[in-house]
Amino acid sequence: MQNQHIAAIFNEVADLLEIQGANSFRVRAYRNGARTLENLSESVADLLATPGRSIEALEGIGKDLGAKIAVVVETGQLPQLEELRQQVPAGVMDMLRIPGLGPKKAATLFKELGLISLAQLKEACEAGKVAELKGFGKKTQQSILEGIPHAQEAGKRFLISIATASADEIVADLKQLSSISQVAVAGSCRRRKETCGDLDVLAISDNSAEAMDRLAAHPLVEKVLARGETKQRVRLRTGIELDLRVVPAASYGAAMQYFTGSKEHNIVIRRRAIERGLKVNEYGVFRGEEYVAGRSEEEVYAAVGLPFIPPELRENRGEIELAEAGKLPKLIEVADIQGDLHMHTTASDGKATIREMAEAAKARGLKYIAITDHSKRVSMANGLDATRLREHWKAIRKVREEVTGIEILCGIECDILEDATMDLDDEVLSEADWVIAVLHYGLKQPREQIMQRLLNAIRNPNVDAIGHPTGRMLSNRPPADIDFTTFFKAAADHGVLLEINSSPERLDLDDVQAAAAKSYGIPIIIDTDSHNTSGFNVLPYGVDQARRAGLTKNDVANTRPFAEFKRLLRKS
DNA sequence: GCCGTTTTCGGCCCGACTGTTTTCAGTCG
Repeated sequence: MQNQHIAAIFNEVADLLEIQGANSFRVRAYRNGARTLENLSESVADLLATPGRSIEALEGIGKDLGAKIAVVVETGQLPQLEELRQQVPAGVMDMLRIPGLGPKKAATLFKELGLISLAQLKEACEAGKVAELKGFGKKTQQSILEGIPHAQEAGKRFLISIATASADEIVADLKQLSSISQVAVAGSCRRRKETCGDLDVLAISDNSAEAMDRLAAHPLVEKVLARGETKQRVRLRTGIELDLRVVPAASYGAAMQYFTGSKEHNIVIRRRAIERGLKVNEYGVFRGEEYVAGRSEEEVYAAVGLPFIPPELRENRGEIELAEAGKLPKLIEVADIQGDLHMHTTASDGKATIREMAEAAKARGLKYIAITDHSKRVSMANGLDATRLREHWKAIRKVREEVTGIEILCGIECDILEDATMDLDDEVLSEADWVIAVLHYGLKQPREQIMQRLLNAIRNPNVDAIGHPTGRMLSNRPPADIDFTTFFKAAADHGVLLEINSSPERLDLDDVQAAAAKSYGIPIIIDTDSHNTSGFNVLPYGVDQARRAGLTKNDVANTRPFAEFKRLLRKS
């Protein structure tokens, strides 16, 4: 995607400038510009090409960055970046991933010792050369040495499902201490980001040492990295790092607000505080020396003239303006979901039968489901051809008669093949109650081919929805190259629903894309893509992603009662 | 490098922790 490409260039320029010791606000300006582009739903190239519209109207984009964007759109690269790369070797950038080693120290290592790779850095440490540098010492040298292997792993983010599991377990353990009156996770995990770099846990306690001892002794904890009066940092065995901060009750809300972030959101909150003659920090809201608020987040927001803002929205992507205008959306909740339109059974690669899936869904309070096994192209998953599919539907109809209290749709997850045709003929697709079309193969095709496939599927009157639209897998597979403007327009025109797939590996559409889809008036469906009866457990991750997109109950089709949902189907 | 009902200069969020120093710089969140 063009926008992401330019954003990546700006971020790299920021990193390089930082190592060169450039003005930190200049560095931040590049990062802000990158963020604006990342969050932009339309193509910046389109914006540039539209007469009467100025790119400098975008937040954080001025004359200079605007001109640079234009250069990248036109030529695909930025000369400034090429120059900077000449000046700072890639290996020096790698050093930034060593914990405790930032741009200043990396620059010193490069300039004083001429080190340009992690391997050379390791040798220099082992030879004791690093400890002799001014500002360095034996301890720093040792911590760098220990951090080098970690640097290959670092920068790696953890799936929200992994992060949540660790955080929940540790929070539950700390709760057992009677000296802790309140403890909860903050940070990106609380904002429900799809991945977390680390974990932040806050506790109210009058005995911080006891809390820290308890954490240090937890079986999930591998190593204590740092420990002070109020803060302890540990590394868990999964590799994720966790900060425990112990705060007094009067500061709990302020600390929760502060450490939940995002950084960008908090900068705006702080600015608002200054405008009101206040100061906000993690201890509270202050007027001069006087404590004004801080026991709860509600108090903190009220002090800067805002209502409580749900953590999922705190990204400075417009939520503060909405809050100010009293227009914050009432975000969708897990309990709003009434149907699940994407799941598998033993007919393809699922582990449970139709009946088991139906019973499990019913037990969770779902009112309707669609059984959507794979089509034949996915041979690895035992995908169905027309004959087997018709047999399968027969079996589904039988279960439909036997299991009451839940509607069961005869569906199919049909592959959109590399040549842009559907994996099953229209004849059989037209017999389905529900068709969810997906890309599984050929995700690396050029944009034109990807778009041809998606558009053909959308124009096929038998297709009700597009599932996991980009095909990305968070840990290892990049998304297909989609022109979202064209994609959303077509889906809106043809009444095709778009999925947020709740699988923590997918979470596809993502938050920004789902918010854009909403702006086109496209109903979203949130599905689990369950492959067994416990697969329904992932639903909250999909709902979280929808919340981050600012979606309400009304924006999500499968919150509706079955009769109403059915009217959205193209064959209805 | 951006931004502006103090508008073209002078700000730009704020504090804990560590290691190196002996009053502070760098890093991190």
